Amino acid sequence: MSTENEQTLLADIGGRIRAIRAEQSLNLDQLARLTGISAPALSLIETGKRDARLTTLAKIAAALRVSLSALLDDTSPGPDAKTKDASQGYDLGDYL
Amino acid sequence: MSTENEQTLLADIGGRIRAIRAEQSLNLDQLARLTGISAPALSLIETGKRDARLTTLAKIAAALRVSLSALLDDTSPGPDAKTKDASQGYDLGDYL
DNA sequence: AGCTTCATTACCGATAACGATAAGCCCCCT
DNA sequence: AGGGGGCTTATCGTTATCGGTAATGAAGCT
Repeated sequence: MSTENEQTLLADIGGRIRAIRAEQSLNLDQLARLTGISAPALSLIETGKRDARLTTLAKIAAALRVSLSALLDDTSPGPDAKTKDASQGYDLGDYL
Repeated sequence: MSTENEQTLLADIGGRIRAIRAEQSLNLDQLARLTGISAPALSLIETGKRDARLTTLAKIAAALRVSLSALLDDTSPGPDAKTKDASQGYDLGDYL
C-alpha cells in the first residue's frame, strides 16, 4: 500500500528526473557532462534499474537546478500524517 | 554556500536522521530491526561517513514514518530561489 | 536504402555499500 | 570495582554502483 516497493520507487523517481530533464531540453549526453555521471548510468537511473547513491542524486538535482526533494517527493506522507513530529507512539509489538 | 559539498551533505542528512530517531526514542538497534539495515551501517550514515543508496534511505524514512523529502529537506525554504520550474535558461557556455 | 540522433544494453575494472561480527569507548548506575 | 546500554570503528565477504567503452535499438530524416 503505502509501501511502494523498491522497484516502483526507483522507477518513479527515475521518471521524475527524466521529466525534468526533458523540460530543459537536455539529452543524456549533456546531463552526463553537467553531472559527471556517465550517460549509461543516467539511463539506468531514469529507467529505475539502478539504485543510485545519495551524492549521485544530489549531482543530478544540482545539474537540473532543482532541490533534492523535488526529485523525491511523491505525495508519500499522506494527508493525515503529520509529516513530522511522530512523537512517541510506535507499535513495536514484541519486536524489541 | 549553495554548493554543499558531498561530505557536508551527507553529514547534514545524517544529522537529520539522527534527530528524528531521537524524537522517537529509538536506538540504533531498534531502528536496525525496523529497517533491516545493520546498526553499524546506520551509524555510518548518521555520521555522514557513508553515501547511502536511495532504497536504503527509503527504508529509513519508512521506519521513521516520515517522507523521504523530510530527510533531505535542506533547511532553505527558498525565498528567492524558485526551487522548481527552472524552465529554459541554462548557461551551458561552450560546454556542449 | 543509407545516415543521424538519442536511448538502451552489455561488457569491464575499480570503488564502495551492506550485513555480520567483534572489538573498542563513554557514560551512567548498582 | 564491575557491569550494562548506546554508539563507534574495524575487518571480512558479497554484492552493487559507477565510469568507460562499445554495441544494439528505435526513431526520424534526406
